[in-house]
Amino acid sequence: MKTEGTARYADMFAALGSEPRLQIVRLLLSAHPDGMIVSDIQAELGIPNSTLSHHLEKLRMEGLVSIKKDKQWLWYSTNAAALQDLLGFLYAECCTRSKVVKPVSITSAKARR
Amino acid sequence: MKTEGTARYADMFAALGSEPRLQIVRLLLSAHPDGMIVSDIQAELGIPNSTLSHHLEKLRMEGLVSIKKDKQWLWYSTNAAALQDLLGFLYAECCTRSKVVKPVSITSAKARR
DNA sequence: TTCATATTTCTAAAATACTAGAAATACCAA
DNA sequence: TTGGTATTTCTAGTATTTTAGAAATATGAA
Repeated sequence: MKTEGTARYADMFAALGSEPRLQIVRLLLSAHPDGMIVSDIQAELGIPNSTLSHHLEKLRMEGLVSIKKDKQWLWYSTNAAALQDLLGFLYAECCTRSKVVKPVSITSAKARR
Repeated sequence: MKTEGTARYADMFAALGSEPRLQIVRLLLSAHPDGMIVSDIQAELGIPNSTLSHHLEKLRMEGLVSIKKDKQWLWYSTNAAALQDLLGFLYAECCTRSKVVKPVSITSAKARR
């Protein structure tokens, strides 16, 4: 078992491990690839600006989102490479390295409840 | 976007979001489906028993692992249904509901670094 | 230049999580 | 029943996280 990297993946999971941050990521996935500006995220989720800013910083620190500046706005968007990395890790752990989860149960899943 | 369930998935991610717990899960995936007894996990990871017990309880609370008792031993094993649920959620978010990550990049990934 | 908007940073309080030694409990073997 | 092993629970200290009001900064518009 490749053990190096575990700490980094744990940190990425931790970044997704709070409801506000997971909501942010889901929202940004919906808005991909343009992303969203902070005030629109705030309007959507109703999180105070300072709190939201901290959550966005944490997601950025783990590489899950990235920023592009345009005029006075910051556009946050999900980082596809990081999500692919994390999803690939979890998939490999569950479906490849171990056979705990059947691949087809993931890829052919009906619309989620 | 289905928004109910976000809190639960966030909690599951949080459970994987500390290095010791992610190590535990990886170890138990290796040992699937038998699982491992606590003292063997402890021997493998070098975590004090009380600390390890708390981590295991957290994983159990989120449904990621389950217990089977045999004589004086507790066998912990990963809960396939929960992992399938979580992996399916992440896959659906990234590959189905959004098209941020290409499915083939996950399912056909070469051995991970 | 002045004003308004966007966002972060400062500050700090409250809550939660992590860690682990020591004690308690459970169970089996002899 | 005695002793040993397995595991949890008790207790508690420390660290981290979450939250958010207020102030600061940045930028563009008028």
